[in-house]
Amino acid sequence: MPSKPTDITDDVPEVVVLRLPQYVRALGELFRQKVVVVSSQQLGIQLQMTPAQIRKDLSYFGRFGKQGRGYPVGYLLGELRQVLGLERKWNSCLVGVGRLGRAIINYPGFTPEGFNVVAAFDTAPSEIGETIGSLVVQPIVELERTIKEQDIRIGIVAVPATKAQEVIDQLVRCGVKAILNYAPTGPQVPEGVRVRNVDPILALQSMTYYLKSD
Amino acid sequence: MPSKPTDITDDVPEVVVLRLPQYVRALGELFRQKVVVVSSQQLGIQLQMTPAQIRKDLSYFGRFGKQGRGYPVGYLLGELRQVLGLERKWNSCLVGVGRLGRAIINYPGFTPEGFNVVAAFDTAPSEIGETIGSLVVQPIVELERTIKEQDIRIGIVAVPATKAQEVIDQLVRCGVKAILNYAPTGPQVPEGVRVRNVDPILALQSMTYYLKSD
DNA sequence: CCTTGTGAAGGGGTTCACAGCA
DNA sequence: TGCTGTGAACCCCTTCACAAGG
Repeated sequence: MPSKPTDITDDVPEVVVLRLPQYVRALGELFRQKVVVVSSQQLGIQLQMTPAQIRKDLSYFGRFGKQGRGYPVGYLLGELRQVLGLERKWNSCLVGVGRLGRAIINYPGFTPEGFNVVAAFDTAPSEIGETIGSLVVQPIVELERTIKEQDIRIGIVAVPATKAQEVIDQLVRCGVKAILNYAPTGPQVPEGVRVRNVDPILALQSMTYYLKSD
Repeated sequence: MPSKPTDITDDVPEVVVLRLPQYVRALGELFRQKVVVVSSQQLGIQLQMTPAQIRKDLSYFGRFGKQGRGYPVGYLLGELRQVLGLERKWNSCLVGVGRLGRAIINYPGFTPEGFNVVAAFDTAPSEIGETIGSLVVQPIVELERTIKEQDIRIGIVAVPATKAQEVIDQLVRCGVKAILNYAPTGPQVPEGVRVRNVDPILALQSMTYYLKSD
């Protein structure tokens, strides 16, 4: 028995998982620049982290380095992509096709990273049936069926704050365990469901605290 | 001498400052719902935090509560807005008027929160002089003068990853101490400059780690 | 000499638990 | 009784420092 069902997170601290994508991105850049080996020191400068932290983070997942040399860029990149599950494609659905939702559908940055928005939903009857990008806007009623049919694991929420909790509840009920939330709310979700909030207002408000003092 | 110049952060942990805007938002909602008093317990449920954490966080800034009752919503809201510097307006400038930059200019969510985008810049000569929303796109050369003239304290970066560091260096040189970065890079900035990255790709990539396991 | 991997030490934030007070 | 404010305990992440190895 390799692991209990409760073993959702292995034993890797969540902060470490949050940093992993940054390593992947930095290594990707180095790889494109044909850099073959990189030390934790060098990576640390690039990412503004301590070398010790990088080594400790990586050591949760294996021994990727060579003493005296550093880490083989290509190998480490591949391993980390594996760890993060980036070697496969992930289907997502968007809920809310207002101004923001449209921008998200037309954003060309997701696909090259392996994230495909394969369905769009809205509650407003006026929007249903409309074509945005290559997607036909579906009514929320179709959510469950589409999620099942298209193996959608990620929900992207771009509805007004007032509707966000409700929409997220529906996504969760359909089995979605990862939500990218663009609505200005901190939604409540059950254990085992991950939410990442994209919230420029909160980001700005936490900076003005420091701006005040000069 | 009340404080040394190094006293940028008082002594409030940065994580606490990051949570403050969430309290402000939650209290704003309660206020609109005419709720007069709220306990750390109730707030904790709403924000999915422990009551102890909320009380400790708030205690960094004053004694806002009443024993046996809780916190007066309106009063606490006002105090926290004061602490965060949200009682004034903040001018910002946008650099990069591509697809994303345009969406940001036309985003109606900043202004009601006191954040005004009052200038737009781009490096591409073809964009210069164009009008987007109510802004005329300026060449980067104008950055310093405009920042001074319009008392701009916040830079919003929406340029390609390859240009981001360069643009941020320029903003920093012009005295900007707060940067909202939409480019997919973790830029390097000197001490005393704050950056908040808006990066949906990193957000998604840190969730797939958990999705993998089911 | 250089850099990894890692136990151990250290530090900082969270939670506890209770005094204080309405 | 109910809830705040807070020192102290706790816990977890970060950093240190060094053995191991190229």
